[in-house]
Amino acid sequence: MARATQKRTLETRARLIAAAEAIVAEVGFEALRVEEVVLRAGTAKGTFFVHFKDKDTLMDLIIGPRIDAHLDALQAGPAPRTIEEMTGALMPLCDLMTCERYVFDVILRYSGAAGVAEIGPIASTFGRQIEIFAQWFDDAPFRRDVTADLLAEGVQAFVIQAMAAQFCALHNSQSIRERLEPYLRAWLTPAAGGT
Amino acid sequence: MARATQKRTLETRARLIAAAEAIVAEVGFEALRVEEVVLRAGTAKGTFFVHFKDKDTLMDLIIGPRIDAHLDALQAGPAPRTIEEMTGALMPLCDLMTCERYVFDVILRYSGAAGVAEIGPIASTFGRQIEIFAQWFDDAPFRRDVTADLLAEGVQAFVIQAMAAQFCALHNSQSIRERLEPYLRAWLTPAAGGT
DNA sequence: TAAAAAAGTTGACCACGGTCATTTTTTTTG
DNA sequence: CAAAAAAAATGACCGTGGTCAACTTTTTTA
Repeated sequence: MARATQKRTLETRARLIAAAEAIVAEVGFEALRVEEVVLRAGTAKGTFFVHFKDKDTLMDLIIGPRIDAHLDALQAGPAPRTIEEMTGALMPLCDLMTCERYVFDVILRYSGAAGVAEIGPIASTFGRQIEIFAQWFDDAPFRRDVTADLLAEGVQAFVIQAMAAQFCALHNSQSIRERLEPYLRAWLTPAAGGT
Repeated sequence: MARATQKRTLETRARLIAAAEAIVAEVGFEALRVEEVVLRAGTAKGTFFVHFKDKDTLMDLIIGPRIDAHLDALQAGPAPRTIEEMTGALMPLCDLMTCERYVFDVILRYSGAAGVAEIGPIASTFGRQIEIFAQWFDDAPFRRDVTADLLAEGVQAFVIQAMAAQFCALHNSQSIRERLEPYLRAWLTPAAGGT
């Protein structure tokens, strides 16, 4: 049977994460350097990669909980009953995810787990998002011709689309919220149509 | 006034691109190394970066036209009249965009132009996509309560969502097409609802 | 408690994208 | 045509993420 993790290990890991958090607070995610992290944590460079598969994995670990905090807030609050309420509720999450171009890229890259055994913090938050959105739709004044899960996945797709447009000089004259609202209105309260 | 580009320059650039295309054909996009490109092209490493801002820019240049080729085909064909026809028409494009994880990442990163003056090949294709989709909807048996442009942007969002799921071990038991169809059905032929 | 085994750490080293002062080639000027 | 100016190419060098064989510390075994 596997031996218990040593206290020393946990301490080293905690020092590395604390150093990384401090650096992020000071210079942002993109400017974080592994060298700087190990310097502050007082470890060798190799130690970093013993604890984290790569730099992005550490980012996953730092960004994931921040997203989760927003999801906690969403879950604690009431289900939005209008499109305006919904976009309003989603904006803090969008702002976090688009705080840096680099952060948005990491989130997209990590939003899907590479393997079932490797569901990282960010990938988990994407699963949670669907759950939370779907709960909103279980009993809401929106369309009911499709499953709540499908509606939820659509909301996620549109949120991503709206955020991505923010980084495009051709489209960023509109705010994320301005882009998201027509999407969600058309998705959640369609006037019917089609053959 | 600016002097004309030298023939030598165009030749060097052509050699670099040809070398890159050959490498991609042999080992794929992800395994391409700049060192290998310049070795085959018979130039110094620095020359590569005189011609391309960075490695990703070259990728943009190689991937963009391939997407365009598919868009040409879509534009040449008739507008799909059913969801099945639409997903069928879109699949070749999806297969190209997801041929490698790395390719999908590059496409996402370059899908939005960083500046109006820097609209690269891939970013252009995303604009074209919207135009082509919107044309489909100008006269189609789908919902008509929202603009064709909005419908087109939605299709794009759902295509990306379906492709992204393909790289997630949690979801990739379903094919892209199987995921895309319910999305598009719900988006393009809603049964009405909402308040 | 000593020896063996496992866990944890280390830092020199590598891979690879990207830079830039210098050199070579081409074009323009007079 | 030679001299000057501009354009293009060069390759040694750098930054940074990541590896790994050797070393140190902790835990287990007997």
